Amino acid sequence: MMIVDQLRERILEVLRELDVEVPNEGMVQVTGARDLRFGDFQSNVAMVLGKRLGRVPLEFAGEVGEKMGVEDWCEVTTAGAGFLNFTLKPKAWAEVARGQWESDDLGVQQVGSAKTVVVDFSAPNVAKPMHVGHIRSTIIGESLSRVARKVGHRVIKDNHLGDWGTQFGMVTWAWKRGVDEEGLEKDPLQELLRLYREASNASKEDEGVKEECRAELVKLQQGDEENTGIWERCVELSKRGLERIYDRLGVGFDHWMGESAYHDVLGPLVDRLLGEGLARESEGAVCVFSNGEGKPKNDPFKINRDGEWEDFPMIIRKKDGAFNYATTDLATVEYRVREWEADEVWYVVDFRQGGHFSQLFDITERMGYGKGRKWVHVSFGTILGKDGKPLKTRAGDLPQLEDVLDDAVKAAAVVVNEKSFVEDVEERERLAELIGVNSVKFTELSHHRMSDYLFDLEKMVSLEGDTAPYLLNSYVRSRSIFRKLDGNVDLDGGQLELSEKAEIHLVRMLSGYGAQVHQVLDDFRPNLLATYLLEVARAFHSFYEACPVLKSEGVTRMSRLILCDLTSRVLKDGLNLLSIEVPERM
RNA sequence: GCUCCCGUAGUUCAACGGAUAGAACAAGGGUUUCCUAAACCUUAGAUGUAGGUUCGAUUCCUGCCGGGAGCGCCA
Repeated sequence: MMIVDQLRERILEVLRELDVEVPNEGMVQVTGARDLRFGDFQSNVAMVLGKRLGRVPLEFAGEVGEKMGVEDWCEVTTAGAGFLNFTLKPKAWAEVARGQWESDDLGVQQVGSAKTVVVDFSAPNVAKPMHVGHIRSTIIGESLSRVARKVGHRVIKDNHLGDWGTQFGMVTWAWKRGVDEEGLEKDPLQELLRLYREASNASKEDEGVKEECRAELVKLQQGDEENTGIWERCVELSKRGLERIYDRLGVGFDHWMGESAYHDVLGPLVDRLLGEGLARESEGAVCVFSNGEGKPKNDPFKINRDGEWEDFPMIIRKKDGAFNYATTDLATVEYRVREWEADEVWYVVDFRQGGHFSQLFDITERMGYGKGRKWVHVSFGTILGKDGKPLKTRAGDLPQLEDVLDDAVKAAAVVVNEKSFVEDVEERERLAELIGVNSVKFTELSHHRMSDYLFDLEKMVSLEGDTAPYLLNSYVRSRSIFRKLDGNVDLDGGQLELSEKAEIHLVRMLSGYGAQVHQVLDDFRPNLLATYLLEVARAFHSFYEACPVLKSEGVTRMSRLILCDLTSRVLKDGLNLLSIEVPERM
């Protein structure tokens, strides 16, 4: 049992012994101390019960503390407004460290009830190369998937490619007016992007072109042979380009169920919704309207315009007969429930689509798929340009993801050449690639997903401060010790004794690993894990400076070796959950 | 106009309702006969505003100010 649980159980026992009635056991908390000056753990028990009992919290805390009976392993004190503080003795910390070190899971417990979770992320548009903005969904989604899997969920990673939407009408339109076959061979993604831009620009200037593009899409969706042929080539070429970037990023999917995968079921789905009265025709389109329940303010199908609440339906078939994003999303809902038996679906998608998802989830409920299931829009903020303004997602002129990665790798190579211990040229190149790519990923993961962050390449690849290289370096340091030993060490059955402050602080940090991993899923926040790992790395670096390992002797040496081993395992495991790979040397 | 998100050191970011609000970068001062100095130690510096709930508010609620986003056939 974890220390916090032990302490909490004991406190509840003491309260029973004191005949204190606790209305809700959830009120009584034991947590890691916010401020380490006061101890290792803290409880709010006296403060939440103080008023109810008519007692001075600080005094009551003292009374509970005296009855704890944990003196042999833990010092109990009171302070402040009535905090009950616990400071573990070094011996107890040694036990904690040993327990974690001997466990296979490093203290990460499995969830009580495993769920089938579909994670819908990345989802780039085919026929357009990924730009820097795609890093958010892709990396957050990959990381959340890994964490969920780690704690025991059955995770299905699905790349819901945008391969059936309006942009295909545009690419097809431009393709027919002159595709550059040579360019297509040389760099397919760039040629497709050129075509898209051509159509995009033309339709901005000419409403007629816009109509023609729409018509091309309708033809494709109705099975036109020529358009289908063009489409197939586009998808094929694009997928190849995407695979390459995903490999580089260390991202993978179980399925690539793009929009087109659902195209046969869209018609019947809309007909069924019409038949069931969930949808109806309006202005030539088929729409789902509000069901009239709830206040208009909270109704995703109502919108206020000049003081009047008007209908704001979800369009599931356009007046030209084509289907859209909403239709395919509804189809995926059915598919994921029926074929995959999903308990939860997490959509890792830009916050601007919040309105779309509140409508989607509402219809999901009305279709009867809501019960016992959880649908989550894991939204995230905008990446800003250096001018502080949002990068536009459809502008076409933002940095492409691949270029950003290349730049990051170049910057990393400079530092590698300057500082690395690695002699071999090829290994240096691999190292620069690893550091460069991981720096970009870590920048993403260390930010709160909802906050907009500034896209600053220099800073992203800067190799100082709260960065990936800092973390990687602490891992490498911990491993270098074992290389020095050259296998001449047997840690099994080794004694573990702690005396130095830095040792205890490191153990305290490491012991929080399991809780941190779980906390990521409370609100879908990989940045909590990223921040935690930085703290572990900091604690390790301090320990490393303050406590010689190889030069110490006996139990001390053994203990420190075990701490190095445990640290490297936690760092490697935690970084892996962030989809960050570690080098052995750097 | 309505709805949603965000306002924290000079800057970039943290903080399950807890104590004296943490880091990093930039700035100042130190540390290398010693396991990777890509490191460590150290000094300064911040919760937009007015209320409310609470034993306790950066966190929850309301108003205001500032920034961003969305608002019928794009995704």
